[in-house]
Amino acid sequence: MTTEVPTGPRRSDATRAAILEAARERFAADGYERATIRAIARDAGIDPSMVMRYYGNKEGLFAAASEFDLRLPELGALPSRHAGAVLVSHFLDRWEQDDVLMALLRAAVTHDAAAERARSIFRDQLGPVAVALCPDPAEAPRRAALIASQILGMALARYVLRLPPAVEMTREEIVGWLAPTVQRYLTEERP
Amino acid sequence: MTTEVPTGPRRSDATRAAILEAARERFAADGYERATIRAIARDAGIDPSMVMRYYGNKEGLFAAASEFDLRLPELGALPSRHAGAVLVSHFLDRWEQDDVLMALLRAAVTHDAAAERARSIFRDQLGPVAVALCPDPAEAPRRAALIASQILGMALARYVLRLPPAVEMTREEIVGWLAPTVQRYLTEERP
DNA sequence: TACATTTGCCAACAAGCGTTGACCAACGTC
DNA sequence: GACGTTGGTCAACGCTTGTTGGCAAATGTA
Repeated sequence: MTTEVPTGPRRSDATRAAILEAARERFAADGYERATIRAIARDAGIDPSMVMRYYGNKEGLFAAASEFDLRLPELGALPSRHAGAVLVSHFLDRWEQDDVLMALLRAAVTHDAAAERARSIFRDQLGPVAVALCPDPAEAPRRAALIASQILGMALARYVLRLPPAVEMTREEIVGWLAPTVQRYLTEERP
Repeated sequence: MTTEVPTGPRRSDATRAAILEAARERFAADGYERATIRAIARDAGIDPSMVMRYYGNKEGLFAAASEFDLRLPELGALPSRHAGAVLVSHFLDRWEQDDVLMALLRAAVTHDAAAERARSIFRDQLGPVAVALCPDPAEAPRRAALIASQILGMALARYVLRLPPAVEMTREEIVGWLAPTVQRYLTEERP
């Protein structure tokens, strides 16, 4: 719970933003430990000590850089039989247009705070979608975890491990294969 | 290609094995960069310099510690409609009984050599299974990658990120949900 | 103009890292 | 029993890391 003091725009806002952007790129490319404060500062064109002044320490910098909104679409509007395809397609978009998911995944594998952040994102943002669409709300967390497993797995294979066949597939092919899976995890009765 | 000089058992074999075991545990628990040679040596009860003597450097130690055989069962024997369930069940076994898959995953996310090792394991060991069972052999690599995405994703969710619903599911529930997915990726005609 | 705050750089710290080479003890072989 | 080989420890190296505190310039305020 951060106490929100209504502070106006500061002269240093551009620097703060540059640091955050560099941090997101480095965390995404290198993971938590190999993304050094010195390298981030170099990318941002400032001194490493500025990072400490504005974000306290490396942990605080990561916390600030890894805030994330999945921007999941409202699925109530369209027929629920298309939910799987919409979800898969949307996740591919988010993965390719924003570094934060990659930073989160790369860091979460070796860094506890990042893993906790990932857990809370899936719980708080994907969870409600499952509650709204799956047959038994009590089962929603399980459904959400199954969906997360397939989507995270494809992201891992395609963007991190770069398994050649996963890289070579088109977006449409991926949606074609994964959408029925996600659809089933979301809406089908228990197996 | 290692030239296989037929060398007999050495007095140091126990030490070498202790180093490898400690290395596997540390790489599995901490990933590549946080698993330090000093910590591995401490776990093995020897001096860090021994690690260097026996494995050259950290890279060589990881290469030795991450050799892995998926031990995929012969699937030709049983009806191919059960292949999905057998595969999922077998992967869960391998994941829970051997540290190496965890070490490989944790390291591959931030370390190129580990990612290459992971790619080659899936290509050389899972690939042939797909060739044998999927309708069009030319499509086998893609099928194998899809299967890898679902299985890696569940491993990531359950064993690495520890999403609570994924941790709480029983083995049987996971097989029940994932087997149809893997089965479809393996044998179903193109969507 | 005088002063306080903010923004930034610089130099250094202590700790930890992978890695090296000298050295000693135990062993196997003649 | 002498001796080369092997298994092991110890102390140190050069380097990088996160982090700190001091100082200078720019900016805002009276």
